Amino acid sequence: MEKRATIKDVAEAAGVGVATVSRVLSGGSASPQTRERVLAVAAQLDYRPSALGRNLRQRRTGGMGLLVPDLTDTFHAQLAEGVLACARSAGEPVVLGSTAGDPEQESELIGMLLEQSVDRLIAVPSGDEESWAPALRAGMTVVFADRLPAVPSADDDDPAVRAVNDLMLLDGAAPAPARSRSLDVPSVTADDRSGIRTAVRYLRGLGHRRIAFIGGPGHDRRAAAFREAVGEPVDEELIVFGTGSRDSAYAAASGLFQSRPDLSAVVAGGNVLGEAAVLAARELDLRVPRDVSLIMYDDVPWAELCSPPLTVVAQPGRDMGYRAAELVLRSGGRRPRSVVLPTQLIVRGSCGPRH
Amino acid sequence: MEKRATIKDVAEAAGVGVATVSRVLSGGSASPQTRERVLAVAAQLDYRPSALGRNLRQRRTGGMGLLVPDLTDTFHAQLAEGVLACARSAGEPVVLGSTAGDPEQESELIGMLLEQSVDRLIAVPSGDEESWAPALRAGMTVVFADRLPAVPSADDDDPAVRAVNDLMLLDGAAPAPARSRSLDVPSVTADDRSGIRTAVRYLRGLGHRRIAFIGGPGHDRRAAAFREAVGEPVDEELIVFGTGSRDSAYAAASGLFQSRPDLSAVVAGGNVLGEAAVLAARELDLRVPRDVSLIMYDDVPWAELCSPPLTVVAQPGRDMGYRAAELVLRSGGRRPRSVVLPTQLIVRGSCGPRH
DNA sequence: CACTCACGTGGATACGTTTTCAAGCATCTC
DNA sequence: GAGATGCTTGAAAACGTATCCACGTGAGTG
Repeated sequence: MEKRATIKDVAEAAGVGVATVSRVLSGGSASPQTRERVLAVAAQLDYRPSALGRNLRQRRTGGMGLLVPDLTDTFHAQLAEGVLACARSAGEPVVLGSTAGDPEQESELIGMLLEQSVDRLIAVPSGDEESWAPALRAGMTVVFADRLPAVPSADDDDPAVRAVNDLMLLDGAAPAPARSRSLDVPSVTADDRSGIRTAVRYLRGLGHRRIAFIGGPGHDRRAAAFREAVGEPVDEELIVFGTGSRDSAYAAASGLFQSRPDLSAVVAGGNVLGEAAVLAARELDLRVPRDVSLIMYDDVPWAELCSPPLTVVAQPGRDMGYRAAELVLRSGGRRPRSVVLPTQLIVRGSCGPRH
Repeated sequence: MEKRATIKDVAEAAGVGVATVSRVLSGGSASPQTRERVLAVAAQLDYRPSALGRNLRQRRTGGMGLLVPDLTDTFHAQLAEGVLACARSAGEPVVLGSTAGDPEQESELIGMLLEQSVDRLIAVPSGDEESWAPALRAGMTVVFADRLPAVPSADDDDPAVRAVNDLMLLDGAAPAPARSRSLDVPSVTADDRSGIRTAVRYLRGLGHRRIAFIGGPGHDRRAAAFREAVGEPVDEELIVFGTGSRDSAYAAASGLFQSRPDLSAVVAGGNVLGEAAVLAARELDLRVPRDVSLIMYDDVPWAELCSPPLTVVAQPGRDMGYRAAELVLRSGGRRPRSVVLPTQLIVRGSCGPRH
C-alpha cells in the first residue's frame, strides 16, 4: 500500500519542472540529456502517469465502451474478444456493459459511460435509432457492430421510411450498405444478405421449398434478406421471432415446428436460435437432416459437436470486433467508412436432400 | 456536441456554493429547501456529476476490473455476466481484460488498471502468486474467482509448501479452503473437490476403473481432487493437461485416447476440454458412452446439444461472478470471507456402464 | 443577557496531469 | 556586433470534484 510517485516527485528528483517531465513522457521535444535523466529517474521511482489527472485535463477518458446484449451468446463473446485484442495492443481500457437486449438497460449504461466521460463506444445495439440519438448528441464516437439500430416502430408505417429500408436491401448487387440511415454512424457488419442468400440457395439446391427462418432481436436485416432470397410469394408464417432469451427462442422454434410440419428446412438467424432449433427438433423427434435440414448463422466451436455437425453461415466475429475497435480508435481522422465483412457457408452435416 | 453542465453551473444557477451542491448530491446534510432547489436546478440543467473530477479528488476510480483468460470459454462468459449484473445494479463500471491465460498479458493488464487507478479487481488468475504480489502491494482489493493462483513453480519442490498444499486438499471433510495460501486474498470458487469426487464415484458406480482426467491451465485443484478421488495408486499417465488453446486441448485429448485405449471414462476439467474430448473421441471412432464415458466440468447450454447430451458437473458461473462482485464492492467492511459454492452432478447421456 | 452548541453554508484547497506562454540562451546571419 | 531565429525550459492555469475549515445564525441553557 505504497503511495505512487507523481509527476511532481519525478520533476523534483530530476531537478526539472513538471512540464518537462510531461513532455518527455508524452513524446514532446527535450534535450537528449534531460530526456535521459528524466527517463532514468522515472524508471527508478517506478513512476506511472495517473490516467486520472490526464483524463481530467483532457476532459475525456481514454479507451472505449463496449455494449453487448449477452456475453453468453458465443458470437458476442467472439466479438468482444476482438475488441479486447485491439484495445490491448493499443494499451487502452475497455469498459464493458451487458444490455440483455433491453433498450432501457442500454440507455442506462450509455448514461454511465457518459458519466465516466467515455466518449468512444462500440455497440451491438438493442434500442432503436431514437434511443441512440442522445448518445450521439452528447458527442460520443459510436460504431455499431453486427447490426444497426432499428428504425423506430412509430415510423415503420411511414411509406417513405419503408421505401428507404427496402431500397437498402433491394438495389444493386453490391454488399448491403451498412451505414445507419437517419443516424450517421459507421458500422462493422457481416454481409447478411449474401450470407442468407447463399444459405437459401444451398437449401434450394437440395430440393427444399418450404424453408423457415427463426430470428431474434436485431435480426431484421437477416429476415429481410431471407424474404428477398426466397422470393415471392413469401410465406410469412414461416418467419418467426424470439425475444432474445433462450426460452423464448426455444418456444419460437418449437412452435414453428409444430404449426408447420410441412417445412423441410430452417435457417436460424443466430447461434442461440440454432441451439433452440436443435433442441426443439430433438424434443419433437424430428431428425436432422432426415426430417429437417438446418443452417445456423454464426460459426461457434460447438457447432461441430452436434450430431450431425451443424452447417453454418460463418461470420468473422473476432474480426468484426477488432475492426470496430480500430474504427472507433482511429476516429481521429475523418469520419470513418463503414465496413462489411464477408460471410462463408461452411457445409457440415445438418442439411440433406428434401425427403 | 453540447458541453455538459458542471457543478459550478448548478451552484450559480441555484445561488449556492459548489460545496453545497456537492453535499446535496452526495447525500450530505443540507436544509430541506436548499436541497430541493439544488435538486430542481440540477435536473433542469440535466447535470450529471463528472466521474473524472470525483475520481481525481478521491484518487481512485470507481467500479472494478475484471480479468478472464478467454471470453469464448462459455463458463467465463457466464461468470462475466454475473459480475456485470452486480456492477450494473450498483451503477458501477467494469473494465474488462482478456488475458489468454498468459501471465505476462495479465501483468500488463494489471498495470493498465493501476494506471487507471482501478483499485478493485476480480480475476480468474493465470499467473502464479508471485506475479500477483505487485498488484496487492499496490493496494488493490482483489478477489479471485473460479481458481487460485498457482504456487510459484520454484517453490513447488519445497517440501514445506507441498505439505501445506496437500493439507489443503486432504484434511477434514469440510469444503476445500478457498483462501489463497501465501497471498491473503478472498476468493469465490466452486467446491471442486466435492464436484470431482462425485463425478468419479458416479463413474466408479458404473463399473469404470480406468478413469482419465483432462485439465487445462488453472485446473490443478481439480486434478489434485481427481487424484484424491481415484485413490492410490494413481496412474499419472491418465492425467493430462492442455495449455489453454482449443488446439492444445484437442491434442491432449486425442493423445490420451490413442496412448491409453484401455481407459473407459474421462473427466474433462472444463468445457473447452470437454469439447475437445468429444471431438477427439469422434475422430477416433470412439462412441460415447458405449466406448468411453465422459463427464465435463461446467454446465453450458450446448452440453445438451451433443448426442448424447453431456453429463456434467455444473458450477454456478453466473452466481460466482455476482458473488465475487459483491465481495469486491463491499470490501469497505472488514476483510471479506471467501466463498465456496456447491457443484451439482447433472446426469444426461454421456456416461454408461463399462463395456 | 451572555455563552455554548449545533447546524447550514460557502470559500478555498488539493487531487495529477497537460498545455500555454514567455523567458532564457545559444547559434546563425547580415 | 546587433538582430533574428530556433530550441529548451519552468511557472502557471486549467480540468470538475470532494472536503477541510471558518463563519454566521438560530436555538437552547445558565
